[in-house]
Amino acid sequence: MSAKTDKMVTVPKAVINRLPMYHRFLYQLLLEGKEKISSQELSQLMRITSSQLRQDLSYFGEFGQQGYGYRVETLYQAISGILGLEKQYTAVIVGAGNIGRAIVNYPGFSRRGLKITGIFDNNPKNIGSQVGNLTVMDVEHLADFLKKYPVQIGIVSTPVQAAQKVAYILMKSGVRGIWNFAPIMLEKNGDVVVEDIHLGDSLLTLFYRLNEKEGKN
Amino acid sequence: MSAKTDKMVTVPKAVINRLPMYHRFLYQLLLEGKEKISSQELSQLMRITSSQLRQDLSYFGEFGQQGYGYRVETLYQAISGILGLEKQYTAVIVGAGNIGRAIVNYPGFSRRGLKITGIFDNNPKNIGSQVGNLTVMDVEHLADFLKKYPVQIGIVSTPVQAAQKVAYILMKSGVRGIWNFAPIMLEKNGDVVVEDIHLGDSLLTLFYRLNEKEGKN
DNA sequence: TAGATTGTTAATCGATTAACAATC
DNA sequence: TAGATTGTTAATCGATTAACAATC
Repeated sequence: MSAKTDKMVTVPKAVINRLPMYHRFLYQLLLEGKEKISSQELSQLMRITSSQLRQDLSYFGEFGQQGYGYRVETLYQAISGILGLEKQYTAVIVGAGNIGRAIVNYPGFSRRGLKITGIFDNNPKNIGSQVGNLTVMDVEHLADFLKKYPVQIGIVSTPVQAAQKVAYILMKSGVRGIWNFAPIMLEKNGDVVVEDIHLGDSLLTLFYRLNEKEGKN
Repeated sequence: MSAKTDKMVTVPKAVINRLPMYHRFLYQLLLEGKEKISSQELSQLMRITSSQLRQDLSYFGEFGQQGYGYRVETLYQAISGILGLEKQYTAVIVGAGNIGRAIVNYPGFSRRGLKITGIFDNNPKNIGSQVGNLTVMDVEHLADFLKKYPVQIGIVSTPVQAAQKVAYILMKSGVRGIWNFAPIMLEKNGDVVVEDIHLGDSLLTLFYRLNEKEGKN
């Protein structure tokens, strides 16, 4: 039994952000057929400290065995459960450009339980075209579609100018989370969860780090 | 004159990661024609504290004026300079799937100084096809191409299985930074800078946060 | 059992915030 | 000048690491 869970300690953000990484490494180890691993060994693979690994896990329970380590399968299942990967998540994509298409076509997302039920765009050139096994719909029909077929997640992959308007429609239509690829800090209404991917920010960070390094040489 | 720069305080990672956000907001304000802004007002827009904003800027110099605030134009130029946006950055993309295409076609990246000189793939179906004004080349020719036309940045948008091998070729060919979209922790050789975009990790974080919220209701 | 390794507590380190003297 | 707001120091908060008793 977990000491932490009944004490209701809130899980630090930094820990939450590492959970997918744990999942990724454990999945890899599972594929490799590894049966057990110590915090020491796993942390070396992940380039973190074994203290951090054990501390992180302790927020969710006790998954190892003293003197032995962790069973890879068990820990993998535990992390999957913590992340909620046993569930299915329904989503629509707004913006049928390359990013939207990439998300539909990347098999990793559906494997993780993301089910995309519709893709929308406002460009007549895109509307009606095929993306995977979906047909791009006119964004004019987004609200109607969601009324008929509600989803949990809205994926915003429009140009920045359209993003906020689209986000409001999604929120009004009852999505509980938004996965946002537009370079904008979305205004929320209600208690929707917004998870941002800012590609441009990442690129600029890379630029900075390149120059930083240069300075040193 | 900056007190911090001559004392050579190293800039915290957390600060570096916020620089692109400052840049983004200031660019927006510039477009809106705003001339001056106080740390108070800007921090409210960005949903951070004004203390943090001033503290962050202080790592790089003094950009404001007591009793007045900051000139938007001046601060924008300063942040641009800190990020190294006056320079051009050359890059090749390996992996001509949707992510690779999105990067070539997104105008924001070239506006920020990213110049993509080549795109490569190993799939005969993609090789020879047009992406923007580039023709997809066979990844077999990657090393040769880079010998002739060196670049600073390698963008890895291949499937995970190919990513490490591609990264080694890039590093061997002298790239100084890698922008990695594959869900893998790349092994480095030499002192290359690796900046990761893990879409899958972001999605899993969204899942977790959706469930977390559910628990509370 | 003896050795290994967990889970957890306490210490350290880093990041954020509050407060205010300096100053425009 | 008087009011406003910066830049910076010090206090607080949160995250990481070290250390070790518990225990398999």
